[in-house]
Amino acid sequence: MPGDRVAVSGVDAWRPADGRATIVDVAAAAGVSRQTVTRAMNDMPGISPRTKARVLAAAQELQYRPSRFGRGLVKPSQRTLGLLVTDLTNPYYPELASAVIGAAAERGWSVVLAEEKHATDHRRQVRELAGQVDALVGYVGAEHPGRGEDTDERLGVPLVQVDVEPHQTDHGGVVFSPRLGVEQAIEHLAGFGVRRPVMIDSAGPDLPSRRGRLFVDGWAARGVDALWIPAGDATVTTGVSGLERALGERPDLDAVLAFNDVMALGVLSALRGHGIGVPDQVRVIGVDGLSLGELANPRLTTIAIDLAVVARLAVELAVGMDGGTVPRSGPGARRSVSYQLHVRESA
Amino acid sequence: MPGDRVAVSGVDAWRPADGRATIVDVAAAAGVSRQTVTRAMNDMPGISPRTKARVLAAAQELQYRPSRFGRGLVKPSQRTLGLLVTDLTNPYYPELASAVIGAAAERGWSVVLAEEKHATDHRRQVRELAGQVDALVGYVGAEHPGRGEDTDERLGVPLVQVDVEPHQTDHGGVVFSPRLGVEQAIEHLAGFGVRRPVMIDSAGPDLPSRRGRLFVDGWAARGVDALWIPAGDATVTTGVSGLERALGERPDLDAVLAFNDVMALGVLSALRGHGIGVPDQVRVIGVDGLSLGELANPRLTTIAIDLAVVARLAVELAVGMDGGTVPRSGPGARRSVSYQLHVRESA
DNA sequence: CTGAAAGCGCTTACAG
DNA sequence: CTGAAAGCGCTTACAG
Repeated sequence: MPGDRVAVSGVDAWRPADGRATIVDVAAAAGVSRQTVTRAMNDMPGISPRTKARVLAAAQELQYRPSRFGRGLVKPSQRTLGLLVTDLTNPYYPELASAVIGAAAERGWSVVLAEEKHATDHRRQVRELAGQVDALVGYVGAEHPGRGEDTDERLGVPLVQVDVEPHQTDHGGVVFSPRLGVEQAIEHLAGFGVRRPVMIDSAGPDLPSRRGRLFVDGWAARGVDALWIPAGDATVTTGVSGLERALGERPDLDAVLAFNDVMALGVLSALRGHGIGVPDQVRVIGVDGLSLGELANPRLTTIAIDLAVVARLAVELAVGMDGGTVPRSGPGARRSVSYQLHVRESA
Repeated sequence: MPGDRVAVSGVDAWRPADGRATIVDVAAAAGVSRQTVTRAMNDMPGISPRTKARVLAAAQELQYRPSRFGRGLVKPSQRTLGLLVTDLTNPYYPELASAVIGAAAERGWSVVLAEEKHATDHRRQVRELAGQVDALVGYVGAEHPGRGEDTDERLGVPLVQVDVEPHQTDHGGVVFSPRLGVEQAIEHLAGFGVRRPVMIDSAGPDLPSRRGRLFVDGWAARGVDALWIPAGDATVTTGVSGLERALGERPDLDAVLAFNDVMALGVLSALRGHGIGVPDQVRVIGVDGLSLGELANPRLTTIAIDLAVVARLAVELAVGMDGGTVPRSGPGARRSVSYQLHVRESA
């Protein structure tokens, strides 16, 4: 009986020298046809227990694993989303990733996560990822001058950019709208009588961020001159150095808006180093609404964006584009989410 | 000319009513054979510019995307790793995930990331993930009594458990060895004259963790009675409540080992609330070595495990099992990594 | 430069 | 209960 031959002659006689065992190898080893192997492997009816056991034994002996490509070709396949983030070490991205994975799971999609920092060639990374998934979501080309070059059409899959520039309509995206949140923050600070506010921005010397410009302009509209400090990339370290510079230029500052929560943590730490009380002497606000801010002392007040909403919209767009119910570019391919002030302790 | 027909009659005439356009649809639309479409899509030589342009136009018109299954069946395919984590909101997991994604990228593997918290049925989630990838790494069944039920054989793909119990040899895994690190921590604390140490453990009332037992036993060997507090799941909140309980039972405590860094942050915060100085009055140590601890004030001393090493070993095992060069169970399928004390400021 | 043929590994009807 | 046939969407030789 063929089943016995397997046990006696062992694995190597059956496994092809190169590559894995296929359904045909298992069928041969068990002395049955291919579809009998399918029945055994997939717990389908119409197979005798004896045969099933024999097939399963042969499969195990050969370390047989059905090819997901062969199967995918013929069965309605699991869809998968590619999520591209810059750096999981920045706490913003895990929160986004968790939200996206959750939103995708709700629709039965799984998520391939790629980190830009691990790629030597970002553009190639994006193309490779695109080849493995049904739609792409995240920060695609975010750090690059050519952002926008990787269009949907070039990639071959729908592309949903997170935090996309409002004017970019050549692919899908979720637009982040800071206007409301920044206005709320100014209002909040003004209510405390703040007159010497500072923006510690993540930017080069001549390029304020959108939120930075809104903050400065908002104060100007109230007749208050806000100091704008470009501090470089948004890390705890630049938060510290930014605050030092701010203190140098405006020793009597009474409020700080940091570009994001991570930078705000640096600001908090630097203020503590100077023995300056928060929020009594200086009020500090971050941006993003990360759960990290809850751990700070004092707990960080922040202009928050709801990443669960962002994720839901992004996944919804991607799934819709994949299904053809959402256009893959133009205004119809965009959604907008507003920031909102979350008052905690630091302001 | 067929190319014109596409432009004139538009998309819908060509796209099959159900499902996406295939290579055959594009070939028909462009009036060429299938392999000419392949040549155009993949930038292969042996095609005239005119033809290529015509094919590309048709492909775009039909929103044609090559099926990754069809392609995967016939080309040496991109391998992918499934990484299963419990909850990305716990900062331990993003650090692990980032390391695993990096290690996988070095070998040309991509990573599907699944979060256990999003699954209604964990076992099913694991099976589905297994069907999409070439190997599985991470916390598989970690939170479940039946941990170990999901074997390599049942799943059909190699399984590498991270932080596997040392006695589990029925599948691959990376073993975490706390002995050295805990011993170093005790030595370090003893050097400061600590005599009233406390372990705030993540555990039920009768089940100390391995590190918890090592800590208590290590002190006992020095004739010092360490207080053991079971505080429940390891969060900032339980860190706080655990410290409160410890203070109740031993008001003069002079050192705390928390189950992990996240809990230690809670301990730090609670001590600050009581106006107790760290490290002057009480020395605090966490476990894991997360970068988060650098942000704490004072910076957190911690018994660290090198997640880059863990990730490299886990991926190495998974890749080796996939390639057949590493056994899929038994002692040969395991690697061990030791914790080591990282002295920062809190102790 | 272009196309007819074969085959990748699997599953789904359809016969027996 | 079991197997012979057809086909999923693609690419790789091989002819012309």
